[in-house]
Amino acid sequence: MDQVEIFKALSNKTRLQILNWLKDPALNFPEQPNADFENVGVCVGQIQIKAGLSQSTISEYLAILQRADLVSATRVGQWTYYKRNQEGIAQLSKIINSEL
Amino acid sequence: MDQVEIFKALSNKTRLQILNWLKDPALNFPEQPNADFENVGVCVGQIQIKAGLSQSTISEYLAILQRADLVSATRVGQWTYYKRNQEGIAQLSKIINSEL
DNA sequence: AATATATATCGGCTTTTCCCGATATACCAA
DNA sequence: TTGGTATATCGGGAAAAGCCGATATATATT
Repeated sequence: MDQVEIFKALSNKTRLQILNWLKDPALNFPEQPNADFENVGVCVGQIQIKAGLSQSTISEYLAILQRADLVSATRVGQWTYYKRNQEGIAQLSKIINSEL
Repeated sequence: MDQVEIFKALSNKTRLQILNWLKDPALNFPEQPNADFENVGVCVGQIQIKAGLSQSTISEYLAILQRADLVSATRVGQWTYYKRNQEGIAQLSKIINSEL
């Protein structure tokens, strides 16, 4: 993954908020139905409501974060659950400390 | 400084390269006249030649990096020397590790 | 099969970024 | 003061990002 693409993914207030919200799903998404936060994450609809942007925009933003390896997705039935990709985030940390 | 602005500053290949080049000025800018790398950094002209973009573009890019606290500038005569702002970069590291 | 719900993708309008050449400003030297 | 060099700023055209509504796709239910 290109470093530039990772930083672009982080160059947006809403996307930074999403990453932050996903640090504590139980706190930030109390309305989640069938909550299985730890295993799969939070579904798109809940994130969309919280962010207050359109469904298509949030879907796109999550795809951008996923392409940057900052979140991962799991499809369960008609829902897609997103959670933080701690490996990808740790790798970013490494990039900052060594390559930047 | 807004986190988003820091990441925007890093969302460009040339700006990332400049930050990298400034890690070892003696290596990357052997042509620098009156080299006083450790104290003041590298002048705009040298960076411009190395980057291969226009003078105005590089001046603008350095201003963007400076606004993000990633480099600092020192004016000496008709030259402006830029070097890495290690404090700002360290603070970014902290942001990634704690707030992201 | 028909309908309903969740998400992804598409087309498009608006704003921002990229990068340039031209010009302005700052400093130096004669 | 005049001219030369280094950098900053301005104006703008092209490309990308932000964000939307409409539509397509996938899955579930009846």
